[in-house]
Amino acid sequence: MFANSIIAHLDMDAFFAAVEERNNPRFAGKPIAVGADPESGRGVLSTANYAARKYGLHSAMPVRKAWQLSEAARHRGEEPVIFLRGSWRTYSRISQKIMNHIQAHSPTIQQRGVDEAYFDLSHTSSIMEAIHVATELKNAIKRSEDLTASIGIGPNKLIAKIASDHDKPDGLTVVPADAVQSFLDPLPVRTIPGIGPKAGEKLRRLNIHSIYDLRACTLPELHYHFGKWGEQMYERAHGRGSTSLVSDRVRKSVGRDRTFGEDTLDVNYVTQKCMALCEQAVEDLHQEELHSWRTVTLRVRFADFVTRSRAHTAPQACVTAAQLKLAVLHLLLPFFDHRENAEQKQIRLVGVRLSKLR
DNA sequence: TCTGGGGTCCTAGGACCC
DNA sequence: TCTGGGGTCCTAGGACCC
Repeated sequence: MFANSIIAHLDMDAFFAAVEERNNPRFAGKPIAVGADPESGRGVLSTANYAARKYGLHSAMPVRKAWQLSEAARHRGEEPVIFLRGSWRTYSRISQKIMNHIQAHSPTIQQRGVDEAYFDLSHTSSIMEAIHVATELKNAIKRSEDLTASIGIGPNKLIAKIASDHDKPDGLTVVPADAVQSFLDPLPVRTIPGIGPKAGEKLRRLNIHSIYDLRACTLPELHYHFGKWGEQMYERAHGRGSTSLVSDRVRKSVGRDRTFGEDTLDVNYVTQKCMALCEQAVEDLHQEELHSWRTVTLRVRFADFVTRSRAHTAPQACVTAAQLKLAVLHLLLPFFDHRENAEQKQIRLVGVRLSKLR
C-alpha cells in the first residue's frame, strides 16, 4: 500500500547511564554502570556508559563480573567504575519528554520500551527531507535534555531498527530502499532482531554467519531448521518488514518476580515472599487501571536455574489480593512436596503473574 | 562472588465440544 | 465396535527483547 514508506527508529545512547552522568557533573567522563548493587545484590547491569564499555562492561552482564572488571582496571591504575542503582521514576519522566519531542516531529509514533521509538517520516517528500527532520529532532533532544540519541531511517521498521544501532552513539544512519541488501549483507545474523543466542548458535553450526549467508538459504531450508520462525527469518534476511506503527498496545499481563538474597528451602520464607508479591501485583494492576484477572501463573526458579511454572484459570474474574493469595498458595504447594521435588532443590526466585485481564 | 525484572510471542499437547 | 476432523481453551516451557 505505502510503496514509499520512510520509517525511523530512535534509540537513546546508554540512556540510564547518560542521565546519571548529566545529573551529576562529578561523574562527567567517568565509567558508570547502572544496575544491581555489586556489594550485596545478585543481579545484572541495565546499562554501562561508553567509558565503562571500554573495560568490557555491557547491559545484562552479571554485576559481580562487572565488579571484577572494574577492580582489574583499578589495579592497572585506571578509573574504577561508579556503580549506581538507578532511579526508574527519573528515567520514566525523561523518557516522556523524549517521546514528546518525537511526537512534535512525526504524526505517528510507536514507543518501544523507555528509551526507543519508531516514528513515521513518510509525510516528508524525500529522503533528504527525512534526514533534515531527524537531524532537527536529535538537536532538539540535545538542546532541551542534554542527551544524545541515535536514529536509523529505512523503508520499514526492521531496517530502521538495525540502522539506529549501526553508528552509536549520536549517529544518524540512512538506508534507502535500493541500498537495503548491500547494507544488510555484511552484518552478522545476530543483528536481526529476534535472532538471539539460541538461534544464533544454531545458525553458526550450519555455517551461516552473515546476513548474506542467511539470504543464500532457501525458504524450505530455513523452514526445515526453524519451522515457522524460519519463514520470518527468511523475510528479514531479505530486508522485508512491517511499516505499520501501532501506538497504545493493550497490556496482556502484570507480574512481579523476586530473586532471594540467598537460595532457600524455607517454606515460611518462600510463602511470605509470594504473599508480598501478590499484594504488589494487585497494586500494579490497579496502577494500570485494570481491575480483574482470570489466570494466575506462579513461577519457581531453582538454584540450578531450572524454572517451573504452574497456572490456574478461574471460571470468573478475580479482583482481590485475598483471592490471588489463595490461588498462589494452591499452586505453591507441590513445590514443597517431597515427591515433586525429590532432590529438595533450593529455590532462587519466585514470581506471580496475572493474565486475562480486564 | 553466574545468570534481574518487566514483558511478549510461539509451540505443543491434552481436554472437550460439535 | 471403532474412531474423523476442526475449533477453542488451557497449561507448561522456552526464546527473545529492553
